[in-house]
Amino acid sequence: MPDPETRLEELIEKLRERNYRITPQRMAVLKILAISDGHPSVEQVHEQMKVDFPTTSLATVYKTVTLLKEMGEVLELGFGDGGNRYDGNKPYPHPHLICTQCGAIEDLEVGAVYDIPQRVARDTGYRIVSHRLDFFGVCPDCQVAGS
Amino acid sequence: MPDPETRLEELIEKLRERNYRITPQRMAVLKILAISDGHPSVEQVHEQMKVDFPTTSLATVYKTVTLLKEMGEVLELGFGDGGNRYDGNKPYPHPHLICTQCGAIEDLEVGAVYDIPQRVARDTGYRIVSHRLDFFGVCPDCQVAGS
DNA sequence: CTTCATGCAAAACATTTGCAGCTGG
DNA sequence: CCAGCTGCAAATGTTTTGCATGAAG
Repeated sequence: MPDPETRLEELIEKLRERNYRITPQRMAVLKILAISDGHPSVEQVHEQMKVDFPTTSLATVYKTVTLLKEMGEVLELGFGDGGNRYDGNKPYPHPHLICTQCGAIEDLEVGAVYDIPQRVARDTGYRIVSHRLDFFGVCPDCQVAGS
Repeated sequence: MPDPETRLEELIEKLRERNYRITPQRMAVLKILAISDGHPSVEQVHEQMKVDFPTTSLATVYKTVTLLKEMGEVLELGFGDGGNRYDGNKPYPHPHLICTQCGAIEDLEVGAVYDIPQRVARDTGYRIVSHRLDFFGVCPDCQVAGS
């Protein structure tokens, strides 16, 4: 994860460049996305925001997240079960490891998967523009707790 | 894709084993799932069913698909955009290639990806139980048409 | 016959949208 | 100032659920 401070500055700058207003609510959403490494949901961002801005509406969070998504500054992770998750630190496709027991979502750092998209492009003739590489399983902690 | 006839028989047998009733509506859903290689949505299954059973409700299709999913006989593919797709022929996780232009979803047959889950398990300590390997891009046909 | 499945309508969700009023720059 | 943002509420689209009727075995 990059330095949260730096990432926050970066996001603010991107908004400014495109002449979007820096409102307190937007600042709060950006900050939470820049600080989090746990791939928060809109609901979770909203919850955290309420500490400082109790009147914030869920719609505003959705609007800001959608804006960032369109700007390519946030990665949306949908898992059919409703409640998408967001990554504001690494807004490009990358592999994830999801624990089906405790729900943790972590980035997967395994060399073997990095060149897969290129291989697929070469072998299929597709121009690959994005991908989703997600692995579901039981993390070491939950394996111990479970057995 | 396996022989549709065979797969249909197989699905019927699985239902019978578990003492689920073989109704005309269920037969129709099974048949469509066994015949299709295009990863149909519930909506599409419903549309196709209406040819033979015009009074079928969407709820019934959902119930049958959910049942098959619980039995592990159908693979659900959710893409955040709503409208999940289903594969009744290869109900186990496998990689897909999705054309973002024409919407086609095809199975990906590339050796390089098959051993990935095992590698991930070895390198992370997770017990991997499932995965999602999806590649989004523009298929050769659409590349020609587009440029 | 008895139990389970169907079909309808209503509910349950996450997400989007319309709009009046507020506010950042 | 005033374009664009917020917050509320209503709308949307997909999937689920409750329940009375109907049909499989």
